[in-house]
Order: sequence, then structure tokens, then C-alpha cells
Amino acid sequence: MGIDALDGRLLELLAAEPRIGVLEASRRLGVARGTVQARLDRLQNKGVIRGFGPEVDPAALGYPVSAFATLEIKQGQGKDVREHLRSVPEVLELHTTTGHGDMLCRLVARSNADLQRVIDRVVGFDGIVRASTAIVMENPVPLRIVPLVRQAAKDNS
Amino acid sequence: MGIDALDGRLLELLAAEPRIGVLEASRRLGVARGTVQARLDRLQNKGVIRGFGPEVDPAALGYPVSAFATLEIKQGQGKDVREHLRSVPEVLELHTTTGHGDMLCRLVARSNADLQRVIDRVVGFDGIVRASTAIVMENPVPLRIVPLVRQAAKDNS
DNA sequence: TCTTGAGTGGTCATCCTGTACAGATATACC
DNA sequence: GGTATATCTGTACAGGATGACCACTCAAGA
Repeated sequence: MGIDALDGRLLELLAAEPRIGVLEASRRLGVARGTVQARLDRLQNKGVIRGFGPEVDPAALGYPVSAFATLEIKQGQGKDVREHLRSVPEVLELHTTTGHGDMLCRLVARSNADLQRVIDRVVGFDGIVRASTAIVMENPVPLRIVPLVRQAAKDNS
Repeated sequence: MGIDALDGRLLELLAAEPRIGVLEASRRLGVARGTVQARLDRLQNKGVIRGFGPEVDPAALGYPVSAFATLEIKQGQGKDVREHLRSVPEVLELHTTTGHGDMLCRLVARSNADLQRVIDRVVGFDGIVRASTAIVMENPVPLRIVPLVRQAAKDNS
């Protein structure tokens, strides 16, 4: 069900050097090319690998300010609020969480001043009772997956 | 400084179908192959595209439970806490935010019971004063970048 | 006007991809 | 032990993509 050691090494390798092809990967891992190909297909079919989309840096797009907003939603308004937030480009992701109709969303903005505009747009919607925003100052651990992959591979060995 | 309409369309195309090559992309966009190649190089050099690493789904690795933890840090312990959290595989990302020595981190776990173990490990560290955890129930807007790319391309046109 | 940067369309040799197949190996089950 | 299933290996092939060039055109700015 999970992944084995070879899957783990393959994922690590792809994370470190995404541009290498199947052939080069097979050389690095010391297995046949067909094996790498089969593993990759399987990992994608099982959903472990969602895809290889480009990782875009919002800062480089002109949105260097990042923030998290906790939203309190009026009962029964969840669906409308979701639609509303989906329509805001600066909302990069949205989660519903435990708590009294709470949601957590990640925002970006062009500047601190611009963040105010974004927040106004986000909370300027009827179903949102309250919002509290935390501006991101540092990102000591950027989104990562390799340590978890290592752990998962170890557990399944 | 930013990106133009062609960059935007290229990013959209890559996000939608990451596996297509430079040649196919040039066909879809109706430009010469060399143009796509040059744009891609430029986007990567400018840092707009960080890379093409595999997007791994923690749930498919056996970690279906996701949560956000807000941590309050003892003054002056920031560095140690960062190191501590970096050593926990289940910590997928970590941000320092505005607030009284606050941090926000994203966790995953194998189950709700396992989440307790992860939280214990996360907060079982001297520099952490308090922690409040919100378990993710739904993810109405998964991490996305296309709407922001569209916005950025429109602003620079 | 001159210069510069960018896009175009073309060519080249090299390399990689997807696919297929037969044989070897391993594992679990009866 | 015998057997079925799955996986890995090595190999082969045709088609296509890649990176690197080049000369030419075009538009914008100095």
C-alpha cells in the first residue's frame, strides 16, 4: 500500500533533480530503465505523485507578502464563502478546520498596503463573521516532502 | 520585471499539462520553439519557476490527517525551535508570523491518534510556551497558482 | 539612423521516450 | 515440492524531442 525503499529513493532523486529523465534516474538508482518507468507509473496511478507542475514563486511574480487568515464563518454559509474565496486570485489555498466554523487561508499581496486591500476583499463577504490575520515574516521550513518520504519508506521496509 | 501575457500562458499550460515538452508547448502557444525555450530559461533564472519537483500527496503516503499548529515561542528561543521543528518529518512547513513570538506550522499524521504523537513531539520542546492545533477537515482550495499568474500577467500588460 | 533585444524558421547530431518481449528471480500459497 | 503471480532485467526498435546553432526580420529605444 505504501512505498518501498526504491520508491523512496526515486522520489528523493526526483525532488533533488527534477529535470533528469527516466534513463538518467535508472542509472543513478542502479536499476533497469523499465523498473523506473514502472515505478513512476505506479506512483502516479496510486496518486502518490500528483504531477510535475512548475513551482511558481509568488514573490517573483510581484507578490512578496504572505499571510495566513483565520476566518470565522456564519453557520450554513460555508459553501458561499468557499466560492467567494475561490474567486480571489490572492487566496492560494483554503482549508476548513476544526473549530467554530473556522477556515484558514493563505494569502499573498504586492505589499503590506496591498495586503489590506486583499484582506478587505476576502472578509468583505456576508458569511464571514470575523477574521484574524498573521503576516508571514520568515519561512524557516519551506514546504518539503523528502523527510516524510524517508519516514514512509522506512516504515514500509 | 514581471511576466507578460506569453509567460502567463506558458505557465498556465505547464500547470495544466506538466509533461509536455518545449516543442509541444510551442505548438500549443503558436510561437517558435526557441521562444518557449528562451522564456522558460528566463523564468527559471528569474526565480519565477523554482523547479519541477514531483508533487507528493501525503495522504497517499499514509498520512491522511493534516493540521495547522500555532506555536508561541519563548523569547530568544526561535533558532532552537526552528531546528527542533526541522527535525520532525511530519512538519511540512513552518512560518514565523507577526504576533508575540508566534509560529505557524503545517503537520500531517497517520491518524487522529497519531496526530497526538506528532503534536507531543512538536511541542515537547523547551522553547515552546503554548500550542493550539486546528485539524484540517476539508481543502476546498488546494494550493494553486494559476489565478495569481493570470492576475500578474494582466497587470503587466 | 543605429543599436539592441526578441522572435522566427530552419538544420544538425545526439539522446531520450514509449513500447514490447523473453528470460531470470522472488514471493506467497496450496 | 510444485505453482501462480508479480517484478526486475537486458535488449531492441521507431519515433520524437532536445540543445545548439544560424541568418533573417521586426520593433523599440538611444
